[in-house]
Amino acid sequence: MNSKKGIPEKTIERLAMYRRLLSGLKEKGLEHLYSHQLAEFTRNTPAQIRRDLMMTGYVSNARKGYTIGDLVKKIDETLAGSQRQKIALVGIGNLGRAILSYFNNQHSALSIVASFDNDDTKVNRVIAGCRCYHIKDLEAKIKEEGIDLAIITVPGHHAQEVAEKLESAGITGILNFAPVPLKLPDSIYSDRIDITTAIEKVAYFASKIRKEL
Amino acid sequence: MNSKKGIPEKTIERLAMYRRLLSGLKEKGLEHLYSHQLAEFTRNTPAQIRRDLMMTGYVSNARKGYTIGDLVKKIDETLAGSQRQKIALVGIGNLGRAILSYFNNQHSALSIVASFDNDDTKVNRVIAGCRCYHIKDLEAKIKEEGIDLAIITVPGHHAQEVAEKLESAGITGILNFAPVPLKLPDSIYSDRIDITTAIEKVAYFASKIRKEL
DNA sequence: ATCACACTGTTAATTATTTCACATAGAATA
DNA sequence: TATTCTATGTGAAATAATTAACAGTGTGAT
Repeated sequence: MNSKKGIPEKTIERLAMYRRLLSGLKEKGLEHLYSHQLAEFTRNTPAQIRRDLMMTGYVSNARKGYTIGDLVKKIDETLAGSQRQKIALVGIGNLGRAILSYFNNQHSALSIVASFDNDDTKVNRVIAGCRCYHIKDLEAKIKEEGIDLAIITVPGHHAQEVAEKLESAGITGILNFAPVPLKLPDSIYSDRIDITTAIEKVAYFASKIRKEL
Repeated sequence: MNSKKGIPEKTIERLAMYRRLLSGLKEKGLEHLYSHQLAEFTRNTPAQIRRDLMMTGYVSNARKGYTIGDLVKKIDETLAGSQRQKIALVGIGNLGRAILSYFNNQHSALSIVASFDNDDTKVNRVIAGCRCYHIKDLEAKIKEEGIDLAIITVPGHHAQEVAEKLESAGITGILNFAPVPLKLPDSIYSDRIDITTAIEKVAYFASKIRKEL
């Protein structure tokens, strides 16, 4: 019904963010809001909000703004056809633990159902509500559970190797926190979050602002 | 000398990434490389590489490709005028610890010199080589140490409050991991990493790929 | 009922980013 | 020295993303 050709990546990111924010507002009892209010919350422009929401196909009733409940439902549909997807997390370091404990507390169509590490002291323990398996069992477990997505939080020098294991296990999407780009076929969607780079970028633009004053 | 008007954000991100990768290659004894080799490593196109490097003002000697050492130096100059900047990290949860222990092992012109939390059991302890102070001492400590940048890894409902404290302490750049956008004046550069949203985006595009097969 | 208003949905314009394409240059070869 | 060859640097073209502008619409006021 919606989306003739394809929704831009940036819009997808923002829709996910709107959804979380809107769910929060709904909890608080708010029922309607205007694009300029959502813009205020999310720190962007009303025009952007309207254009993004347009992609979901939701139609508001002009004078009262968006009905939050319906809008959230529409974003849900847009983002995933509301289908559940299972996630594996590989690498139980601080970062892995942080993601596990944070992410699985969010209600969501997505859940991290298994974690993997090569450290025997972690294997078979339940960490943040999620059992840890040895990485040698990765492929078997992923197929057994029907896991679709993976999060890589291993050190850089292991990331490519892990990615290839995930690939042959049939994973179709990877979020990679290791500081190296992965070589993967186009049949797998992969994105990377590079924390060091992000800090360096902030440093650059902050320093630029200081100089311009 | 370089950069007449301003280097695009995306280019800054990639330059930081090239630098790290190139430093690694130099350690391994490699001295020269071509744009297409760097493109292979970073999973993008030679044209993009050349255009990015062009912004640094570095001129290669055509036939032998880029001299890695010189190129790294040039990227250093471009990214920060090589100036040191101090960073504060606010929020010692799993994520905060992960960032501390990872980031400060990297050599860099940037270092996290202080951390803050409101949990008394953490205050005054040294975590990942970095002393933790109580958040009530935030402003004083930041001014005392001459800290420029901050990383926020507190829960969402505290993020805005922390950001405002940082603002009045004179911070000019913030990297925010909390799942809420911050309201800050334009005199502060702030960027956000939203892990939940990133996972949802991967889920969306992975599911899209699966459907298209 | 009609009017006026404030907000939407969407097209058009603008700006940012990526890719193309090619003239140029410098090393290697003869 | 002249020639060839491959990779660069960069303008120009293409694509992607954001912002502006405005006609249309439904609600509340009169």
